[in-house]
Amino acid sequence: MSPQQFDYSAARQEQQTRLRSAILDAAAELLAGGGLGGLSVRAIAANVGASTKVIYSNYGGKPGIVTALYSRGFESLAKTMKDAASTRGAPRVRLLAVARAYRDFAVASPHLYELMYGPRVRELLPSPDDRDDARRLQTIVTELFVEAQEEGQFRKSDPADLSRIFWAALHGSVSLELTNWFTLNEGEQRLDQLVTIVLDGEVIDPDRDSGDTSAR
Amino acid sequence: MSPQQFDYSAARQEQQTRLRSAILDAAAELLAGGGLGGLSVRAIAANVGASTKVIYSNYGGKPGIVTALYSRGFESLAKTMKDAASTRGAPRVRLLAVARAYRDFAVASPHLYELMYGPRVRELLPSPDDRDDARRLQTIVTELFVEAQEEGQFRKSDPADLSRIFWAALHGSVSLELTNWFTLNEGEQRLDQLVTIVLDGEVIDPDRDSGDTSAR
DNA sequence: TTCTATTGGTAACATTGTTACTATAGCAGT
DNA sequence: ACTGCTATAGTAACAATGTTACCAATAGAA
Repeated sequence: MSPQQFDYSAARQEQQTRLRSAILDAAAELLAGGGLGGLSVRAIAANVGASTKVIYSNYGGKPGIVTALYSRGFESLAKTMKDAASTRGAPRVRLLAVARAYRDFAVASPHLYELMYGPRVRELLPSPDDRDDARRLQTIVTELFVEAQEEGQFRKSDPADLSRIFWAALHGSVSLELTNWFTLNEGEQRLDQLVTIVLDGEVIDPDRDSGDTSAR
Repeated sequence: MSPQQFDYSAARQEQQTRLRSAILDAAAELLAGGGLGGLSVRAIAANVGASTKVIYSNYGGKPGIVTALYSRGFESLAKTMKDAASTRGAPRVRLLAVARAYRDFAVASPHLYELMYGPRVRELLPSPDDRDDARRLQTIVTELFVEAQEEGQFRKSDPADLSRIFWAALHGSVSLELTNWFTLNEGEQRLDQLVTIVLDGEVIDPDRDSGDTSAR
């Protein structure tokens, strides 16, 4: 065959995907810099040197952009958490590492974290698949609890329950930190304290009435 | 003196305060109905039957409105929490009551809660006094922990630390509930579980390194 | 080659917060 | 009691934003 027939079609598509990528990068940068308020369709278009129309052709306007950033955010967070979860060490050490990775992500990308877990953003319309991706993060933590149980810890509690309690505590500390109710120092400290408490505490049976039966 | 000389000046002022009150009520209703997105200066003005100018004369525009709602929200939440804290019963029972009151407030007024504790709202510029009011809520919980300690519980931990850990757990569960990561049922269950865990768990010394020294 | 359809650019529209301009009404001072 | 000042309400306009209608152009298909 000829040394190489230049494929205009492929080049065209390549150009397209490059444009799409540039748009999303610009959007991510604007989000990181000024939050959702700074993320305007016109600003994205200006930053990639095109008209606003390309945002609509390629992403369906602002909702599409926001949703794409949302998905991208969960991919990134999932990667970080998986890395932390696969370190060597006892399950409880790895759980703490996951918690810290989660917090580091939030602190490094507060606006993105806000978009992912903050109060409903009007422009955000994630597909069921996106939502599932987000929920799948939970399994990382759940599996660590399963491992911990296999080593004899947390015998009486459902790992899925534990991982969701773990997440709630994590999110509470992190989001108070991001909204400046906690300083960075306090946020770090509270996170460690909460993780320790959740890992060491017994969880009440959800079916039993939640009175003070375990009074000391 | 004459039976009553009608005081036009006072009547005028009365009218003013009534207008201010009506504006804030309309704003609160719009916020409750459609969140910050539905809270537009024009909509408020229309709902009180005046022009947009009155919003600026009386409150300094949208930031003023939002900040006023913020203050009002903390007043309301403080009242609710104090009521719950002053019920009869052991400290730990009252702490649970406070937690549930906090959650009830958030569930009943999700948009207001979001404005108070959610990610930084651009229009929100609380004065230091407002911010102090908000922080003072913490003392309600802290004092309950002090009482609990006087009865011999939680001996080794600083009540201020405990109350902030308590709050972080609370906020985490509630905000995941408000963003639909937890259903109402799960939110209620997680709240109780977290409160129980925090009340029963020992808190690590913040000065000590947070390794797994308390492994079981 | 001609037709179709998809994409990009321009400009316009609606909605939002905000402010300049005007008018009016109440209060103070002589 | 009259005059001047201040404060407020109403109108309309401005700037920024998301979005869409319209048009031109270009790629791929028949």
